Amino acid sequence: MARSKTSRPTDRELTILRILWDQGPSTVREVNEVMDKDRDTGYTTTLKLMQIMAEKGLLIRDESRRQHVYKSAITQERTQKQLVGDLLERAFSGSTEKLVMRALSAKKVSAKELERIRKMFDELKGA
Amino acid sequence: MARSKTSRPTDRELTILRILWDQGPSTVREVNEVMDKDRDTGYTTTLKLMQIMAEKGLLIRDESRRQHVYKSAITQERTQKQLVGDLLERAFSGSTEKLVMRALSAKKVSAKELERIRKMFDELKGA
DNA sequence: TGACAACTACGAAGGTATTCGTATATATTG
DNA sequence: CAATATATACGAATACCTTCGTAGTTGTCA
Repeated sequence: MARSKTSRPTDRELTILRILWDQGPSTVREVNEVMDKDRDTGYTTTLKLMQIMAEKGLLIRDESRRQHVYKSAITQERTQKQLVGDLLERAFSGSTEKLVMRALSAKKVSAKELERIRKMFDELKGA
Repeated sequence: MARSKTSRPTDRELTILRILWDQGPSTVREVNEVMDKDRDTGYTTTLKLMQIMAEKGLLIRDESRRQHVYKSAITQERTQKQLVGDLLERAFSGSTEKLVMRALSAKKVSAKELERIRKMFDELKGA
């Protein structure tokens, strides 16, 4: 009955997780409305996705109301860590340095953000 | 005839690309031997994957020898940039800062590597 | 209460990824 | 030359992702 959980959340799954992290526990309709902004998504499509995610253990479902309320079963932090760790191994052979370098080249980073990242490193040095 | 290229290379595709970046142009057998170390992979499986990748334009095939020689059609740099940029948007809402933070927490980074990353930032500051 | 709206459950279609078996062609070698 | 090893080509099975239509249930309200 329970589906095997995949290593990483899929694209659509991640989209739904992000919405739930942002909004907190939500109904299918609430999630679907946000999904629809980016890409036309039928209501039952979102419903099915969320049902499957609940089966996989990615979401927790509260059935006490008629409108089931879903929330993420995994933290954003943990998921981000997993995804970036996974990419680190798959594409960068574990070199954090390379990954950071590519991240900086992938998107122009504001001086302000750069400064914040530098500060992060300073704090790490202290630890 | 030509397959549509997917946005990101798949897992197995990335595995093959990494081998080709490492070893340079290689035959199916040469690639398969490396694949087999990590995970048992039938020869024809690797062959089929590489044929499809050539169709997609991910690989370039030299048929002048009986043993076709394949090489990557895309640079490692470009692919890494694409993958990390993609993850940046999908999972971090574009926040490079968060991504770097998670990368550092995903894997213990040696003091030496940390220092190299810091140096990279210093150079960026100068630019 | 009867009609309608909103919700869940479920099957299935269509696409892609991955794997492997088999057929066929080409070299190698005893 | 015949047998064997080694290639490529190709079809097909399997699995997963994503989407949607339909059925059935439950609530709402005139």
